[in-house]
Amino acid sequence: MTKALSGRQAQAARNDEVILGAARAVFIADPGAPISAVAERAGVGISALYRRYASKEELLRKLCSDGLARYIEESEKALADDREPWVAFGAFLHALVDADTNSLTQRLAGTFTPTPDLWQDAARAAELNQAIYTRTKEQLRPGIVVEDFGVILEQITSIKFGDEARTNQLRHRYLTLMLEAMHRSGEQPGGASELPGPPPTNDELTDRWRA
Amino acid sequence: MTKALSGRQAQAARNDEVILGAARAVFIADPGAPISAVAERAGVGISALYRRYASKEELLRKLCSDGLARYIEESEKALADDREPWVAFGAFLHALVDADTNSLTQRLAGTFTPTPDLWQDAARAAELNQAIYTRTKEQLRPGIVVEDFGVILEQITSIKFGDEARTNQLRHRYLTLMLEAMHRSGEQPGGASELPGPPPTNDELTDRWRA
DNA sequence: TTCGAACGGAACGAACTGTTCTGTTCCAAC
DNA sequence: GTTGGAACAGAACAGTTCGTTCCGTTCGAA
Repeated sequence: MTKALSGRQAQAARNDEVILGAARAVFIADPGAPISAVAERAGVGISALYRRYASKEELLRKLCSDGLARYIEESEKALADDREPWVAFGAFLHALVDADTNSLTQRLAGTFTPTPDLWQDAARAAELNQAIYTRTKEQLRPGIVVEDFGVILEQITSIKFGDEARTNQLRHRYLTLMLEAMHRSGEQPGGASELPGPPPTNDELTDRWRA
Repeated sequence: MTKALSGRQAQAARNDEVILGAARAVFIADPGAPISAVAERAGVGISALYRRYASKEELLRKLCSDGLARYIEESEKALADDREPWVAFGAFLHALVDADTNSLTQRLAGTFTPTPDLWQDAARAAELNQAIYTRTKEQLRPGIVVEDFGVILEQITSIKFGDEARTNQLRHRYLTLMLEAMHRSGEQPGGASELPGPPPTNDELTDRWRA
Protein backbone atom coordinates (compact mmCIF):
# COMPACT_ATOMS: atom_id res chain seq x y z
CA MET A 1 0.00 0.00 0.00
CA THR A 2 2.75 2.42 0.99
CA LYS A 3 4.49 3.02 -2.27
CA ALA A 4 8.20 3.07 -1.70
CA LEU A 5 8.88 6.61 -0.69
CA SER A 6 12.43 7.62 -1.12
CA GLY A 7 14.89 9.62 0.86
CA ARG A 8 13.69 12.01 3.48
CA GLN A 9 10.04 11.18 3.13
CA ALA A 10 10.81 7.53 3.67
CA GLN A 11 12.77 8.30 6.80
CA ALA A 12 9.94 10.48 8.04
CA ALA A 13 7.38 7.76 7.49
CA ARG A 14 9.57 5.27 9.28
CA ASN A 15 10.12 7.68 12.14
CA ASP A 16 6.40 8.06 12.62
CA GLU A 17 6.22 4.46 13.69
CA VAL A 18 9.54 4.28 15.43
CA ILE A 19 8.64 7.23 17.60
CA LEU A 20 5.25 5.89 18.55
CA GLY A 21 6.71 2.52 19.40
CA ALA A 22 9.44 4.06 21.50
CA ALA A 23 6.99 6.31 23.28
CA ARG A 24 4.75 3.39 24.07
CA ALA A 25 7.61 1.35 25.47
CA VAL A 26 9.06 4.20 27.49
CA PHE A 27 5.85 5.42 29.03
CA ILE A 28 4.65 1.92 29.81
CA ALA A 29 7.87 1.34 31.70
CA ASP A 30 7.71 4.71 33.42
CA PRO A 31 4.67 6.95 33.03
CA GLY A 32 6.65 9.93 34.29
CA ALA A 33 9.53 9.52 31.89
CA PRO A 34 10.99 12.64 30.25
CA ILE A 35 10.43 13.21 26.61
CA SER A 36 14.12 13.04 25.94
CA ALA A 37 14.02 9.37 26.94
CA VAL A 38 11.58 8.75 24.12
CA ALA A 39 13.83 10.45 21.61
CA GLU A 40 16.81 8.50 22.84
CA ARG A 41 15.01 5.18 22.65
CA ALA A 42 13.72 5.98 19.18
CA GLY A 43 17.20 6.93 18.08
CA VAL A 44 16.08 10.33 16.87
CA GLY A 45 16.54 13.90 17.99
CA ILE A 46 14.06 15.81 20.08
CA SER A 47 13.00 17.96 17.18
CA ALA A 48 11.74 14.86 15.39
CA LEU A 49 9.22 14.54 18.18
CA TYR A 50 8.14 18.16 18.22
CA ARG A 51 7.65 18.13 14.49
CA ARG A 52 4.90 15.56 15.03
CA TYR A 53 3.38 16.51 18.36
CA ALA A 54 2.98 20.04 19.60
CA SER A 55 3.63 19.03 23.16
CA LYS A 56 4.27 16.13 25.46
CA GLU A 57 0.65 16.14 26.45
CA GLU A 58 -0.43 15.69 22.86
CA LEU A 59 1.81 12.68 22.51
CA LEU A 60 0.38 11.19 25.69
CA ARG A 61 -3.14 11.74 24.44
CA LYS A 62 -2.26 9.96 21.22
CA LEU A 63 -0.87 6.99 23.11
CA CYS A 64 -3.88 6.84 25.37
CA SER A 65 -6.22 7.04 22.44
CA ASP A 66 -4.40 4.26 20.63
CA GLY A 67 -4.50 2.16 23.77
CA LEU A 68 -8.23 2.60 24.09
CA ALA A 69 -8.69 1.74 20.45
CA ARG A 70 -6.73 -1.44 20.97
CA TYR A 71 -8.85 -2.24 24.00
CA ILE A 72 -12.03 -1.76 22.02
CA GLU A 73 -10.63 -3.90 19.24
CA GLU A 74 -9.88 -6.74 21.62
CA SER A 75 -13.32 -6.44 23.18
CA GLU A 76 -15.01 -6.73 19.82
CA LYS A 77 -12.85 -9.67 18.94
CA ALA A 78 -13.88 -11.31 22.21
CA LEU A 79 -17.56 -10.72 21.54
CA ALA A 80 -17.17 -12.29 18.12
CA ASP A 81 -15.43 -15.28 19.64
CA ASP A 82 -17.97 -18.10 19.48
CA ARG A 83 -16.15 -20.55 21.67
CA GLU A 84 -17.48 -21.38 25.10
CA PRO A 85 -18.07 -18.11 26.98
CA TRP A 86 -15.54 -18.90 29.68
CA VAL A 87 -12.87 -19.86 27.18
CA ALA A 88 -13.47 -16.68 25.22
CA PHE A 89 -13.37 -14.67 28.41
CA GLY A 90 -10.04 -16.11 29.44
CA ALA A 91 -8.59 -15.50 26.00
CA PHE A 92 -9.88 -11.94 26.18
CA LEU A 93 -8.11 -11.13 29.43
CA HIS A 94 -4.91 -12.83 28.34
CA ALA A 95 -4.97 -10.80 25.14
CA LEU A 96 -5.41 -7.62 27.16
CA VAL A 97 -2.41 -8.51 29.27
CA ASP A 98 -0.38 -9.00 26.11
CA ALA A 99 -1.59 -5.73 24.65
CA ASP A 100 -0.73 -3.96 27.90
CA THR A 101 -3.20 -1.22 27.14
CA ASN A 102 -4.01 -0.73 30.78
CA SER A 103 -0.71 0.97 31.49
CA LEU A 104 -1.46 3.40 28.71
CA THR A 105 -5.06 4.19 29.45
CA GLN A 106 -5.26 4.20 33.19
CA ARG A 107 -1.75 4.87 34.43
CA LEU A 108 -1.27 7.71 32.00
CA ALA A 109 -4.63 9.23 32.76
CA GLY A 110 -4.38 12.04 35.23
CA THR A 111 -1.17 13.27 33.66
CA PHE A 112 -3.16 15.15 31.05
CA THR A 113 -6.65 16.48 30.48
CA PRO A 114 -8.82 14.04 28.52
CA THR A 115 -10.50 15.19 25.34
CA PRO A 116 -14.17 14.56 24.59
CA ASP A 117 -13.09 11.95 22.07
CA LEU A 118 -11.34 10.03 24.78
CA TRP A 119 -14.41 10.11 26.98
CA GLN A 120 -16.46 8.77 24.11
CA ASP A 121 -14.06 5.92 23.47
CA ALA A 122 -14.04 5.15 27.15
CA ALA A 123 -17.82 4.96 27.15
CA ARG A 124 -17.73 2.63 24.17
CA ALA A 125 -15.19 0.43 25.92
CA ALA A 126 -17.34 0.27 29.03
CA GLU A 127 -20.29 -0.70 26.90
CA LEU A 128 -18.45 -3.60 25.29
CA ASN A 129 -17.13 -4.60 28.66
CA GLN A 130 -20.64 -4.83 29.96
CA ALA A 131 -21.67 -7.00 27.05
CA ILE A 132 -18.85 -9.42 27.72
CA TYR A 133 -19.76 -9.47 31.38
CA THR A 134 -23.38 -10.25 30.63
CA ARG A 135 -22.43 -13.09 28.35
CA THR A 136 -20.04 -14.60 30.89
CA LYS A 137 -22.07 -13.90 33.99
CA GLU A 138 -23.38 -17.42 34.45
CA GLN A 139 -19.86 -18.79 34.55
CA LEU A 140 -18.64 -16.16 36.99
CA ARG A 141 -18.21 -16.71 40.66
CA PRO A 142 -21.12 -14.99 42.46
CA GLY A 143 -20.16 -11.56 43.74
CA ILE A 144 -18.02 -10.59 40.78
CA VAL A 145 -19.08 -7.36 39.04
CA VAL A 146 -18.01 -5.77 35.75
CA GLU A 147 -15.93 -3.22 37.53
CA ASP A 148 -13.77 -5.99 38.92
CA PHE A 149 -12.31 -6.58 35.47
CA GLY A 150 -10.55 -3.25 35.38
CA VAL A 151 -9.24 -3.41 38.90
CA ILE A 152 -7.94 -6.92 38.40
CA LEU A 153 -6.23 -5.97 35.16
CA GLU A 154 -4.68 -3.05 36.90
CA GLN A 155 -3.30 -5.26 39.61
CA ILE A 156 -1.82 -7.65 37.13
CA THR A 157 -0.22 -4.98 35.00
CA SER A 158 1.32 -3.51 38.14
CA ILE A 159 3.75 -6.42 38.00
CA LYS A 160 6.97 -5.07 36.65
CA PHE A 161 10.36 -6.69 36.40
CA GLY A 162 13.37 -5.52 34.51
CA ASP A 163 12.95 -8.02 31.71
CA GLU A 164 9.95 -7.27 29.54
CA ALA A 165 9.31 -10.83 28.37
CA ARG A 166 9.65 -12.15 31.89
CA THR A 167 7.23 -9.55 33.14
CA ASN A 168 4.68 -10.69 30.62
CA GLN A 169 5.20 -14.29 31.58
CA LEU A 170 4.58 -13.61 35.25
CA ARG A 171 1.52 -11.53 34.48
CA HIS A 172 -0.01 -14.49 32.68
CA ARG A 173 0.80 -16.63 35.69
CA TYR A 174 -1.22 -14.49 38.06
CA LEU A 175 -3.96 -13.90 35.55
CA THR A 176 -4.35 -17.66 35.35
CA LEU A 177 -4.70 -17.78 39.11
CA MET A 178 -7.16 -14.92 39.12
CA LEU A 179 -9.23 -16.55 36.41
CA GLU A 180 -9.53 -19.66 38.53
CA ALA A 181 -10.74 -17.51 41.41
CA MET A 182 -13.27 -15.76 39.19
CA HIS A 183 -14.57 -19.03 37.74
CA ARG A 184 -17.72 -20.45 39.23
CA SER A 185 -16.35 -23.99 39.04
CA GLY A 186 -13.70 -23.06 41.56
CA GLU A 187 -16.32 -22.53 44.18
CA GLN A 188 -16.04 -24.10 47.61
CA PRO A 189 -18.31 -27.09 48.22
CA GLY A 190 -20.71 -25.07 50.33
CA GLY A 191 -20.98 -22.28 47.79
CA ALA A 192 -18.78 -19.23 47.42
CA SER A 193 -18.10 -17.24 50.55
CA GLU A 194 -19.07 -13.60 50.69
CA LEU A 195 -16.53 -11.12 49.38
CA PRO A 196 -15.88 -8.49 52.05
CA GLY A 197 -17.08 -4.94 51.52
CA PRO A 198 -18.97 -3.40 48.62
CA PRO A 199 -17.55 -4.03 45.14
CA PRO A 200 -15.89 -1.23 43.20
CA THR A 201 -18.28 1.11 41.40
CA ASN A 202 -18.02 2.71 38.02
CA ASP A 203 -17.80 6.16 39.59
CA GLU A 204 -14.83 5.18 41.67
CA LEU A 205 -13.00 4.04 38.59
CA THR A 206 -13.72 7.01 36.34
CA ASP A 207 -13.03 9.50 39.08
CA ARG A 208 -9.37 8.77 38.74
CA TRP A 209 -9.37 10.18 35.23
CA ARG A 210 -9.91 13.61 36.67
CA ALA A 211 -7.24 13.59 39.36
CA MET B 1 5.75 4.64 80.99
CA THR B 2 6.41 8.00 79.38
CA LYS B 3 6.34 10.28 82.38
CA ALA B 4 4.55 13.48 81.54
CA LEU B 5 7.22 15.58 79.97
CA SER B 6 6.45 19.23 79.95
CA GLY B 7 6.82 22.00 77.49
CA ARG B 8 9.28 21.68 74.67
CA GLN B 9 10.36 18.17 75.50
CA ALA B 10 6.76 17.04 75.41
CA GLN B 11 6.26 18.63 72.02
CA ALA B 12 9.45 17.04 70.79
CA ALA B 13 8.38 13.61 71.95
CA ARG B 14 5.02 14.05 70.33
CA ASN B 15 6.63 15.26 67.14
CA ASP B 16 8.76 12.14 66.97
CA GLU B 17 5.62 10.13 66.45
CA VAL B 18 3.72 12.66 64.42
CA ILE B 19 6.57 12.96 61.97
CA LEU B 20 7.00 9.23 61.56
CA GLY B 21 3.29 8.79 61.04
CA ALA B 22 3.13 11.55 58.49
CA ALA B 23 6.17 10.21 56.67
CA ARG B 24 4.66 6.77 56.52
CA ALA B 25 1.38 8.07 55.15
CA VAL B 26 2.99 10.38 52.63
CA PHE B 27 5.52 7.93 51.25
CA ILE B 28 3.01 5.11 51.09
CA ALA B 29 0.79 7.33 49.00
CA ASP B 30 3.67 8.55 46.84
CA PRO B 31 7.13 7.02 47.19
CA GLY B 32 8.65 9.97 45.36
CA ALA B 33 7.08 12.64 47.50
CA PRO B 34 9.21 15.64 48.51
CA ILE B 35 10.27 15.98 52.10
CA SER B 36 8.35 19.21 52.41
CA ALA B 37 5.15 17.22 51.95
CA VAL B 38 5.99 15.24 55.05
CA ALA B 39 6.55 18.38 57.07
CA GLU B 40 3.32 19.86 55.82
CA ARG B 41 1.32 16.75 56.64
CA ALA B 42 2.89 16.53 60.08
CA GLY B 43 2.11 20.18 60.69
CA VAL B 44 5.71 21.00 61.52
CA GLY B 45 8.53 22.90 59.88
CA ILE B 46 11.22 21.32 57.82
CA SER B 47 13.84 21.85 60.48
CA ALA B 48 11.87 19.58 62.80
CA LEU B 49 12.60 16.80 60.32
CA TYR B 50 16.27 17.55 59.89
CA ARG B 51 16.78 17.67 63.65
CA ARG B 52 15.84 13.99 63.72
CA TYR B 53 17.16 12.64 60.45
CA ALA B 54 20.35 13.76 58.80
CA SER B 55 18.88 13.33 55.34
CA LYS B 56 15.87 12.14 53.44
CA GLU B 57 17.58 8.87 52.80
CA GLU B 58 17.97 8.26 56.52
CA LEU B 59 14.28 8.84 57.05
CA LEU B 60 13.45 6.42 54.27
CA ARG B 61 15.74 3.82 55.75
CA LYS B 62 14.01 4.22 59.09
CA LEU B 63 10.60 3.74 57.50
CA CYS B 64 11.77 0.71 55.58
CA SER B 65 13.35 -0.77 58.67
CA ASP B 66 10.17 -0.25 60.69
CA GLY B 67 8.17 -1.82 57.90
CA LEU B 68 10.36 -4.88 57.84
CA ALA B 69 10.15 -5.15 61.62
CA ARG B 70 6.40 -5.06 61.39
CA TYR B 71 6.50 -7.73 58.72
CA ILE B 72 8.65 -9.95 60.90
CA GLU B 73 6.33 -9.36 63.82
CA GLU B 74 3.31 -10.43 61.82
CA SER B 75 5.14 -13.48 60.55
CA GLU B 76 6.01 -14.58 64.06
CA LYS B 77 2.48 -13.99 65.17
CA ALA B 78 1.27 -16.16 62.30
CA LEU B 79 3.66 -18.97 63.19
CA ALA B 80 2.42 -18.84 66.76
CA ASP B 81 -1.17 -19.03 65.56
CA ASP B 82 -2.35 -22.54 66.37
CA ARG B 83 -5.56 -22.45 64.41
CA GLU B 84 -5.93 -24.50 61.27
CA PRO B 85 -2.98 -23.74 58.98
CA TRP B 86 -5.15 -22.35 56.22
CA VAL B 87 -7.07 -20.09 58.59
CA ALA B 88 -3.84 -18.80 60.09
CA PHE B 89 -2.44 -18.25 56.63
CA GLY B 90 -5.42 -16.19 55.55
CA ALA B 91 -5.28 -14.13 58.71
CA PHE B 92 -1.59 -13.58 58.10
CA LEU B 93 -2.03 -12.16 54.62
CA HIS B 94 -4.98 -10.02 55.67
CA ALA B 95 -2.91 -8.63 58.51
CA LEU B 96 -0.11 -7.80 56.09
CA VAL B 97 -2.54 -5.94 53.89
CA ASP B 98 -3.69 -3.93 56.88
CA ALA B 99 -0.13 -3.21 57.94
CA ASP B 100 0.68 -2.10 54.39
CA THR B 101 4.33 -2.82 54.94
CA ASN B 102 4.85 -3.83 51.38
CA SER B 103 4.65 -0.29 50.11
CA LEU B 104 7.36 0.66 52.56
CA THR B 105 9.74 -2.20 52.08
CA GLN B 106 9.56 -2.92 48.41
CA ARG B 107 8.33 0.23 46.75
CA LEU B 108 10.75 2.39 48.70
CA ALA B 109 13.65 0.07 48.05
CA GLY B 110 15.73 1.26 45.17
CA THR B 111 15.38 4.86 46.25
CA PHE B 112 18.19 4.43 48.75
CA THR B 113 21.12 2.13 49.44
CA PRO B 114 20.21 -0.62 51.92
CA THR B 115 22.30 -1.06 55.05
CA PRO B 116 23.63 -4.45 56.21
CA ASP B 117 21.02 -4.34 58.97
CA LEU B 118 18.28 -4.16 56.40
CA TRP B 119 19.67 -7.11 54.50
CA GLN B 120 19.77 -9.10 57.71
CA ASP B 121 16.16 -8.27 58.53
CA ALA B 122 15.18 -9.18 55.01
CA ALA B 123 16.88 -12.53 55.37
CA ARG B 124 15.07 -13.13 58.65
CA ALA B 125 11.76 -12.24 57.01
CA ALA B 126 12.42 -14.66 54.16
CA GLU B 127 13.21 -17.36 56.68
CA LEU B 128 9.92 -16.90 58.51
CA ASN B 129 8.12 -16.75 55.22
CA GLN B 130 9.54 -20.10 54.27
CA ALA B 131 8.41 -21.58 57.58
CA ILE B 132 4.88 -20.38 57.03
CA TYR B 133 4.97 -21.76 53.50
CA THR B 134 6.14 -25.15 54.69
CA ARG B 135 3.41 -25.33 57.28
CA THR B 136 0.71 -24.35 54.79
CA LYS B 137 2.03 -26.26 51.81
CA GLU B 138 -0.43 -29.13 52.01
CA GLN B 139 -3.34 -26.75 51.78
CA LEU B 140 -1.88 -24.81 48.87
CA ARG B 141 -2.87 -25.23 45.29
CA PRO B 142 -0.12 -27.21 43.52
CA GLY B 143 2.25 -24.93 41.67
CA ILE B 144 2.32 -22.15 44.25
CA VAL B 145 5.78 -21.30 45.57
CA VAL B 146 6.92 -19.12 48.46
CA GLU B 147 7.96 -16.36 46.17
CA ASP B 148 4.38 -16.02 45.00
CA PHE B 149 3.45 -14.52 48.35
CA GLY B 150 5.49 -11.41 47.80
CA VAL B 151 4.40 -10.87 44.24
CA ILE B 152 0.75 -11.34 45.14
CA LEU B 153 1.00 -8.92 48.04
CA GLU B 154 2.63 -6.44 45.75
CA GLN B 155 -0.20 -6.70 43.28
CA ILE B 156 -2.78 -6.20 45.96
CA THR B 157 -1.06 -3.21 47.53
CA SER B 158 -0.82 -1.67 44.08
CA ILE B 159 -4.52 -0.92 44.42
CA LYS B 160 -4.81 2.73 45.29
CA PHE B 161 -7.87 4.92 45.49
CA GLY B 162 -8.15 8.36 46.93
CA ASP B 163 -9.87 7.23 50.06
CA GLU B 164 -7.56 5.30 52.33
CA ALA B 165 -10.23 3.26 54.08
CA ARG B 166 -11.84 2.37 50.78
CA THR B 167 -8.51 1.32 49.37
CA ASN B 168 -8.02 -1.05 52.27
CA GLN B 169 -11.49 -2.44 51.80
CA LEU B 170 -10.91 -3.22 48.15
CA ARG B 171 -7.55 -4.76 48.87
CA HIS B 172 -9.20 -7.22 51.21
CA ARG B 173 -11.72 -7.99 48.51
CA TYR B 174 -9.09 -9.08 46.03
CA LEU B 175 -7.00 -10.79 48.65
CA THR B 176 -10.06 -12.89 49.44
CA LEU B 177 -10.31 -13.81 45.79
CA MET B 178 -6.63 -14.58 45.56
CA LEU B 179 -6.78 -16.75 48.64
CA GLU B 180 -9.51 -18.80 47.04
CA ALA B 181 -7.29 -19.27 44.01
CA MET B 182 -4.35 -20.30 46.17
CA HIS B 183 -6.41 -22.76 48.18
CA ARG B 184 -6.21 -26.40 47.23
CA SER B 185 -9.92 -26.87 47.84
CA GLY B 186 -10.68 -24.50 44.98
CA GLU B 187 -9.14 -26.91 42.55
CA GLN B 188 -10.92 -27.92 39.41
CA PRO B 189 -12.44 -31.41 39.47
CA GLY B 190 -9.71 -32.87 37.32
CA GLY B 191 -6.92 -31.37 39.40
CA ALA B 192 -5.36 -27.94 39.07
CA SER B 193 -4.24 -26.88 35.64
CA GLU B 194 -0.63 -26.01 35.04
CA LEU B 195 0.38 -22.42 35.72
CA PRO B 196 2.12 -21.00 32.65
CA GLY B 197 5.81 -20.25 32.74
CA PRO B 198 8.34 -20.75 35.53
CA PRO B 199 7.39 -19.30 38.93
CA PRO B 200 9.18 -16.24 40.28
CA THR B 201 12.52 -16.92 41.91
CA ASN B 202 14.07 -15.42 44.98
CA ASP B 203 16.82 -13.84 42.91
CA GLU B 204 14.34 -12.04 40.74
CA LEU B 205 12.71 -10.53 43.79
CA THR B 206 15.83 -9.41 45.63
CA ASP B 207 17.42 -8.02 42.50
CA ARG B 208 15.03 -5.13 42.64
CA TRP B 209 16.56 -3.92 45.89
CA ARG B 210 19.66 -2.95 44.01
CA ALA B 211 18.10 -1.02 41.18
C1' DT C 1 22.75 24.91 -7.87
C1' DT C 2 19.19 26.00 -4.77
C1' DC C 3 15.15 25.62 -1.76
C1' DG C 4 13.03 23.79 2.01
C1' DA C 5 11.40 19.79 4.65
C1' DA C 6 13.33 17.06 8.21
C1' DC C 7 16.48 16.59 11.66
C1' DG C 8 20.15 16.54 15.75
C1' DG C 9 21.15 18.39 19.73
C1' DA C 10 22.69 22.44 22.36
C1' DA C 11 20.58 26.19 24.97
C1' DC C 12 17.09 28.25 27.80
C1' DG C 13 13.99 29.04 31.46
C1' DA C 14 10.76 27.46 34.66
C1' DA C 15 9.74 24.41 38.29
C1' DC C 16 11.02 21.28 41.81
C1' DT C 17 13.48 19.73 45.83
C1' DG C 18 17.08 18.44 49.31
C1' DT C 19 19.60 20.98 52.48
C1' DT C 20 21.20 24.96 55.03
C1' DC C 21 20.55 29.10 57.53
C1' DT C 22 18.39 32.85 60.08
C1' DG C 23 15.50 34.53 63.38
C1' DT C 24 12.17 33.23 67.00
C1' DT C 25 9.88 30.79 70.82
C1' DC C 26 9.85 28.82 75.13
C1' DC C 27 11.29 25.95 78.92
C1' DA C 28 14.48 25.35 82.76
C1' DA C 29 18.20 26.40 85.63
C1' DC C 30 20.29 29.91 88.26
C1' DG D 1 14.11 38.21 86.41
C1' DT D 2 17.61 36.78 83.51
C1' DT D 3 19.75 33.83 80.35
C1' DG D 4 21.41 29.76 77.79
C1' DG D 5 20.16 26.56 74.66
C1' DA D 6 17.05 23.10 72.69
C1' DA D 7 13.45 23.02 69.38
C1' DC D 8 11.17 25.08 65.76
C1' DA D 9 9.09 27.62 61.35
C1' DG D 10 9.99 28.78 57.13
C1' DA D 11 12.75 31.64 53.87
C1' DA D 12 16.85 31.19 51.08
C1' DC D 13 20.10 28.57 48.36
C1' DA D 14 22.01 25.49 45.05
C1' DG D 15 21.67 21.68 42.17
C1' DT D 16 19.00 19.12 39.06
C1' DT D 17 15.41 17.95 35.89
C1' DC D 18 12.58 18.66 32.02
C1' DG D 19 9.58 20.73 28.47
C1' DT D 20 10.29 23.63 24.82
C1' DT D 21 12.70 26.57 21.57
C1' DC D 22 16.21 27.59 18.39
C1' DC D 23 20.14 27.32 15.41
C1' DG D 24 22.90 25.08 12.23
C1' DT D 25 23.14 20.96 9.16
C1' DT D 26 21.75 17.30 5.97
C1' DC D 27 19.78 15.79 1.88
C1' DG D 28 16.51 14.91 -1.76
C1' DA D 29 13.83 17.12 -5.43
C1' DA D 30 13.22 20.58 -8.78
